[in-house]
Amino acid sequence: MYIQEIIKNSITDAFENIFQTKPNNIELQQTKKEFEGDVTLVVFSLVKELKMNPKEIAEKIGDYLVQSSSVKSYNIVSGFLNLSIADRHYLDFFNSVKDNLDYGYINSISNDAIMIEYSSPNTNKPLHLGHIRNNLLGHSMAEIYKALGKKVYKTQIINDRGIHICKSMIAWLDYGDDETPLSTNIKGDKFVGDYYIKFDEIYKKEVEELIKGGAAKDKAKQNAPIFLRAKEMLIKWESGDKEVVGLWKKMNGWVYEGFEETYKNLGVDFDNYYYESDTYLLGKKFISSGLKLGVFYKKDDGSVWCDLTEDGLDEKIVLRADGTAVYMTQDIGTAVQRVEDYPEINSMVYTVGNEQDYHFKVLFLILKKLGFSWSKNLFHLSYAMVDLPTGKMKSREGTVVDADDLMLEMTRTAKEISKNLGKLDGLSENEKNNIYKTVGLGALKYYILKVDPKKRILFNPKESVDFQGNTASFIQYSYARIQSILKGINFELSNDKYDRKLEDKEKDLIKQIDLFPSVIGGAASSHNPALIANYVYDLVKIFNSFYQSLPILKSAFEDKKTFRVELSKLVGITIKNALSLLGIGVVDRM
RNA sequence: GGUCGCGUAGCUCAGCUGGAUAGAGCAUCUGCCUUCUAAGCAGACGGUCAUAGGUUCGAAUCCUAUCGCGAUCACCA
Repeated sequence: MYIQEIIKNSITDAFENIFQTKPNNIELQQTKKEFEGDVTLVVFSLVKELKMNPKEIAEKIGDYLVQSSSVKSYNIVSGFLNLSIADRHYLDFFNSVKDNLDYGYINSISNDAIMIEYSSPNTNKPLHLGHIRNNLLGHSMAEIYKALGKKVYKTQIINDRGIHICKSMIAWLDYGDDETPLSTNIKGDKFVGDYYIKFDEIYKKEVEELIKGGAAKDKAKQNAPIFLRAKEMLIKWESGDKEVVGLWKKMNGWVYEGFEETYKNLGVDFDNYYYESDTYLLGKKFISSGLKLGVFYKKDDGSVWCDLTEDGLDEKIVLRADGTAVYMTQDIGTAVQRVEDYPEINSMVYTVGNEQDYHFKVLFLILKKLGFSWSKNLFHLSYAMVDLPTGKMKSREGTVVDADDLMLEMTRTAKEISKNLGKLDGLSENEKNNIYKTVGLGALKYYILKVDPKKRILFNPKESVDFQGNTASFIQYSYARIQSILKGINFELSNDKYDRKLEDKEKDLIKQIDLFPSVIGGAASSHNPALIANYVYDLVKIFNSFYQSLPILKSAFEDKKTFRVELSKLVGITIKNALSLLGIGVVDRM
């Protein structure tokens, strides 16, 4: 961006000098490979305002720019002004960032903060592949915002209350035999999830029996004894029954331990947690203020609604006739609560699946109508499902891809491939295992993050995830090669500023590195980490081509070669930083 | 049915606010390991950008309609 910025300024300057007006918009792009030049000005867009033909305009600007030091030469191809930039600009940029380990990041911290919500599971079953997509997206967005100098709070709202957890509790009471995750050596979330499945089994049996006994299907579903007991337990929970609450705490505690382990393996974390058991009553107070403001209205039965028909949406209930809160009520309350808890927050990102697109549209609109200033900075990071070749993931049909299993499987595959290649010989078991894990998980993360969140991912567990081509492994591999180059040099890199003639491949690399900060900005504003994934892949492709064709180490003492070593080092830094925005680690050997 | 999203090579995906002959990887073929990591490099093959209109100097990109896929239209969360 640095380089393009300079050119943009000189063009603006040229423009004002030649035509005595300010240009409306200067459209610059990278010059296509087939043409000579580095940066291209699209002249067409200027034709109208100047009332000259494109060639004439291009020539005038070109002639002017060549007189300055930034442009070496130019050529015109039908309305495209291709400019060759002076090497000095590339080298200035390179010299200014070559030793910056934080290259790409903005270090100054701004005052306003952003809260990013992701994960937000139910406590009745383990995390699965869908959660992985959610977690990776949310965590990556947090890293991207941090890189832009924002203060970030990562949070999640855990759905810890309701009938679902009561089901697990009932089943455990009936069949648990006082077993615990510890006594059975089963991970807490799986342990509790198994009882949820157990409940469903029993429930189905009871329903069938009732139907056999002549009951209607609906009735049977409502009246199965075990279901009635779960409902009863929920009522007890809500009234604060000591025993029930105690059991609830115990079982949720097991789940959280299990979740923590999964999060840790996945490499995501949170700054704080919100629990629905704390927040499900929030929001009611805004109902009355909303009524006063005329944002809401009350129906005869006492339920409160928000009429959004003028905004092209429906009417939406915000409070039940019996005065209890609905989902929307809670979300209003929770949003406000968060800003109260962290007053420096001025925007929030909700990482939630696209099945809730409508809900968030409504939520944001209501918050806006209620007059909260931060409501204009709310964003629903909506993502599509992860599908399997067999269709949707369904827990009942056992087609769910479990998060822990998947991560283990990826690590195992990385290990297998690595062993076959035999490059890690001589490392300790511990070191090797770390590499397998970084590579295996990297492959999974990259595979998921490289696709646009809006698009569905078809995940084929059999073919699993690639380790070739546009993959994390490919990128990590290049990083590892760079590290081995750096390890191999036995002299101090000089602090000299470079001033030399550049070859095309070197220029291509610098150009690509130059883009990194603007890519981060783009990824943040479009809430799409895939931009970074695809960027770093391009970088590595360019680097590999450079690496292969221009041997680096042969006579590294020559100035020319040292430059390439330093350039490689900077590529390494860029790769590392880009991958870390995706939550992917690098290794020095693989 | 209403609303929202998606549709690009056999497969998996890029393509930023409209710009030059639409790009990668996988798969299939052809070359490249006595020198720095072949998880790599160089090349070939492969396209009616779902379809039809429109906007303009110029459309995969913007608008409209149609088709296909998905999501959503609960006093569930």
